[in-house]
This record gives sequence, structure tokens and C-alpha cells, in this order.
Amino acid sequence: MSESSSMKAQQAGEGAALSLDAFLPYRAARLATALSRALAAQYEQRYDISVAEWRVLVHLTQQTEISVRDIFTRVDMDRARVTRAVQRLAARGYVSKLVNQDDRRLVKLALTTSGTALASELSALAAGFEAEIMAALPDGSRDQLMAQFDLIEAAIDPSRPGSE
Amino acid sequence: MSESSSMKAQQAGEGAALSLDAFLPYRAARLATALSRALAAQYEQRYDISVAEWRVLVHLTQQTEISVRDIFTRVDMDRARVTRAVQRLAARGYVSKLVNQDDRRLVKLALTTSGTALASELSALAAGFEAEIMAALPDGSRDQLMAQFDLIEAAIDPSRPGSE
DNA sequence: TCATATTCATTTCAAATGAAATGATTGTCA
DNA sequence: TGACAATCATTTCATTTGAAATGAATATGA
Repeated sequence: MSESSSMKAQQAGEGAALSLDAFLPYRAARLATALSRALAAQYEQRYDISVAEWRVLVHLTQQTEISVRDIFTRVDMDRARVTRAVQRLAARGYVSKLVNQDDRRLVKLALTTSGTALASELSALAAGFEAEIMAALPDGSRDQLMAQFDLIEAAIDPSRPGSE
Repeated sequence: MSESSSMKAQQAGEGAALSLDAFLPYRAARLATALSRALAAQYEQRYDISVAEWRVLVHLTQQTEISVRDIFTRVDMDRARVTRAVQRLAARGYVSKLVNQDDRRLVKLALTTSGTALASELSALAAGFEAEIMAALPDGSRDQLMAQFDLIEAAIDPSRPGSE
């Protein structure tokens, strides 16, 4: 397997011609944009929802009565990006914003009725999309991938061991 | 608005609360940004190189005498983004731009001597970064991941089976 | 208590982004 | 040939982006 190539020491020599196609950070980025694009194509025009809005909606199906901060710490988005997504969702009646009376700096976010309905549709769409893709992989790939992703993220930032 | 009668189990939640933490597109996006950020932290200030510039540089170590088009079709970046990265690299003397005489619409890109040296340093840095991460995974994970990524990309866009 | 620091959500502002327009060149085919 | 389409790199322009600033509320501690 390992053919120790022609030792054609070029000018700088030790550079070893890193292959982008086998370089994890690059491949992860390419995979992510491909997945994001393909999925977004299924809901962006149909529901007029951005990726950021999608994430906020789906996150709110998991825990309600949470703050902007709760979302952007768990969801890997900028504070400003979450704020803007929430604003658009609230303006369209999908999300309610109330001041948390225990701590009035915080905002209590929740799905409205129509927001819940929309999130359900989007979730179903997303689950179907993912299932279609996973069907092309061997059984167990999904769990394997998640486990590998967890390990990689832990290796990058040891202070963030996956959940919570 | 007489919609109150039968709500077809829609709100009752067949939506099944899609878990973001186990949803492939989201996890891929999170992984990609984490990797990109961590790697960029190692070269961005030190060499004053952006991610787009990094990609162009490394790509030019693999094939030289290529055009802007060659890069953005293979490297998953916008044409404009490649153009701008190349401009910046050329302005700093890392990349040379010549008109291709066979087809004068095309530009012939190549690394200069200092560009080659820089690319070598960056490649070494990147390889070390990746090796450090892969050390946290079981043996063979790397090939496994690449194979899985290939399959997923193929499942998303069958017209792009990987190479070319 | 008061002063100061901290935390939260939002806004501001400069830079990055990408879709479409542009100008230059080459390909096609009647 | 010549008209028209297609392709390439670049630029334009409106939108998106995120870091830092802001304003409001709470925590800390002297």
C-alpha cells in the first residue's frame, strides 16, 4: 500500500505534497457544504427558511423555554446569527419571545403552534433526507460516524467532550 | 377559518423530535467548522493566510500550471473566491499568473519559489495537525472515514463520483 | 448601600460571500 | 466566412457574516 514515492526532493523537500482529497479538514468541509446545500434545497424555497432558522426551529423542538444563549452555545452558531434567525422566525409567528422573569436579561423562546407544525414538517423532511443517504452506506455506518465525529471533536477541543 | 375540526396527527408530533446531535448534516457542519477553526488558528496569524488561500496554495502543490477554473471545480469554492485568493497570493509573490497561450481566456497559475516554501511549511503544519487528531482514533479510522465520505458524497450527487 | 464587574441580547460596522453582470476569448455551424 | 453561443476570469452589488460595541439587567464585594 505504501509506496514511498519517488524521493524527488523538490526545492523545499520535506513538504510531502499533502493530498487535499485525503485531508480530513478539507474533506469534512466539503462534505458539510454538500450536505447542507442538498438539504437546504429541499426546504429553502419551499418554506423560505434559512439554515440558521432551520437549526433554531429544530433545536426548539428538543427543549423549549430556552434562551438565545442556550441555543448558540449548543448549536455552534454565532450569537448574532441566532438573534437574527430568531427575529425572522418571531416576525413570521413561528417563535414566541418572552422576557424571563427570573432573569430579565434572558429571553424565553418557544415554538408557537404554527412553529411546531412547521418544525414537524421540516423534521420529517430532514429525517427522510438523511435516511436516503444512509441507505447508501453499510449498516451501522451512522453510529460509527457519530462515534468518530465525537472522538475528533474531543481531540480538537478536550474541554468539549461531546454532550453538554 | 374552519380548520379546527380534524388535525391530522400533525401537531400530535409524528415529527419524532429529530435529534440535532445525531443528525448527519448538522454534525458534519459542526465538525467541519471545528476542524477549520482549529487548523486556521495555527496558520492564520502566523502566516497571514486565509482558508481560501490555504486551499489554493496546497492545491498548487499537487498540480501546477492550472487555471482558476481547475481549482474551483475541484476544490469546492466559488469562482470569485478563488479569484480573490489568487489575487492576494499573487500580490504577495507566492503565486505567478500568466496567460495561457493556447487559450488566452485561461490563466496559468504556479507557485513561485517563496510560494513553494510557504506551501511546504503549511503542508507540514497541516499534516501534523491531522496526525495529532487521528492519533485519538482507532487504527484505520482515517481510511474508513474517507470511504464513508466518498459514499455520502456519491449518494448526494451521483454525477460527482469523487474524482475528475 | 454603592461601585464595579459580569452576563445577556441586540446592534453596528467592516469584511467576506456569492449570484449575476461584464469583457475578453474561443467554439460552433449555417 | 460571420453571426451567435459558450467559456473563462474578473468585477459589481446586495446580502451575510461575525467581532466588537452597546444597552440593559444581574452578580459581586467592599
